[in-house]
Amino acid sequence: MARRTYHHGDLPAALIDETLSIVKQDGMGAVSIREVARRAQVSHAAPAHHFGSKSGLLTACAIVGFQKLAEAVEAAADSAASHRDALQATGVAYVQFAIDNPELFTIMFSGQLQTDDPAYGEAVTRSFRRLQTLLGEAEAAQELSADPRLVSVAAWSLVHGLAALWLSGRFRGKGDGRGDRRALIDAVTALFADGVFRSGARS
Amino acid sequence: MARRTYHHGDLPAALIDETLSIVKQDGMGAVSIREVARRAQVSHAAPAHHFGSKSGLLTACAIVGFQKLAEAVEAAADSAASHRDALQATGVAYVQFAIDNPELFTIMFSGQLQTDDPAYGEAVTRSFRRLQTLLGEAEAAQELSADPRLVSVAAWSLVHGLAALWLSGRFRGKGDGRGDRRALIDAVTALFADGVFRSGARS
DNA sequence: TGTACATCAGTGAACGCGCGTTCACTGATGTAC
DNA sequence: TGTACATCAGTGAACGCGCGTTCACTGATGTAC
Repeated sequence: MARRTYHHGDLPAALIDETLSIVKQDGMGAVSIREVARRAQVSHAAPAHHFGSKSGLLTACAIVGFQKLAEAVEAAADSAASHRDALQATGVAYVQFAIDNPELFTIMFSGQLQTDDPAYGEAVTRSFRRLQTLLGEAEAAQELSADPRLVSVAAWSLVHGLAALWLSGRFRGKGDGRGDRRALIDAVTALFADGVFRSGARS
Repeated sequence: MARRTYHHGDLPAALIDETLSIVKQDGMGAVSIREVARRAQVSHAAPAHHFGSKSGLLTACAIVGFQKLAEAVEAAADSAASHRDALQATGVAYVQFAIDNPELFTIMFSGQLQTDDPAYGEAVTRSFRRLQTLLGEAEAAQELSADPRLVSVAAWSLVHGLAALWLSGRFRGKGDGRGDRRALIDAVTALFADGVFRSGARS
């Protein structure tokens, strides 16, 4: 179906959506400004008009991704009853976000972005602010067994690695069903949270 | 300097080397069969002759990488005095390998490989075998606080995430000097190892 | 020691392709008067 | 209510480029006799 009107309505958003669907279908390598334009039924000069360049388009996608990630992490932390539970919940939210939005996650860490874009930096920072404040509070309450900055690096590494390895298919067979997968994520994050909080239950 | 002889000597190895140097300099996106051939001073049909295709060439690089990784991990485990120390040492070796060989690490997890290549599968499997046997032994000795398969997933995730985030530059400023960097890697892996071994010293 | 021949390594030309970016342009919209 | 005009959205043609793969080929090597 062809477009009816000359003006699209919200072409930038549509171009981002098409980019995501290309990545989802065929991976980052399949993304080209021309293919994005083709799918949005628009001339291939239109994306350049809005985003300046291919990396500008990808950066816009990444910003959307980090904003969604930040929202997910914040919501998870908000609904937790303790610092320990909040740590685990943010970790689960991170991994779940990656699995639910593999195309966003892939772009966000693709290394093809304009990292000097202020909006990008802001979105990235926001994504990790909650973890840091949370661990700062836990430290103040003397609940942590290690320096909060160290814990934040380790926590982020753990969930990032789990997400990346999962998406690359390395854990095929370790938890294929939906329930199994969630159980694995819960178990890994619990193992870490318990190891890092003084009062953590050890089995 | 031009090549003197018609036969190269060991062109496959030279092509792999050139591929790695391209990735190191300009990233995966800069790799093309023609550029590799250009650097090796060889016709651009030569790489195809040896590796069949671009992904064949990249897969050959990845196999070299996993073999080097396996050697590093095995050496680290061999020189450890306890299961706990072996777990930490393999983790440190993994991250150190990634930092020392970013081009290999990038290719190994690039998602552009012929994963059905038997030699590839073998090299991957070998890279993680030591961690699994090590944790199996620790479990048999009742040293672990959790299922060894769970611990292996978590351990691998932790070091993979730390390596990936480090390479993407996310920890700029958290340990810039060489010593600081090594201290961070030691601290993160120690935190995990201590949390997972029953007898681990907790601070 | 010499020769024929099979084998493998590397060539070079050709194929068809899609790409990113630029630029002068036209179409549509909305606002000021 | 109507008109002029500025602004922004999107066009389409052209630029020059490098890419992966294929294929019939030639150059070099080594082995069998």
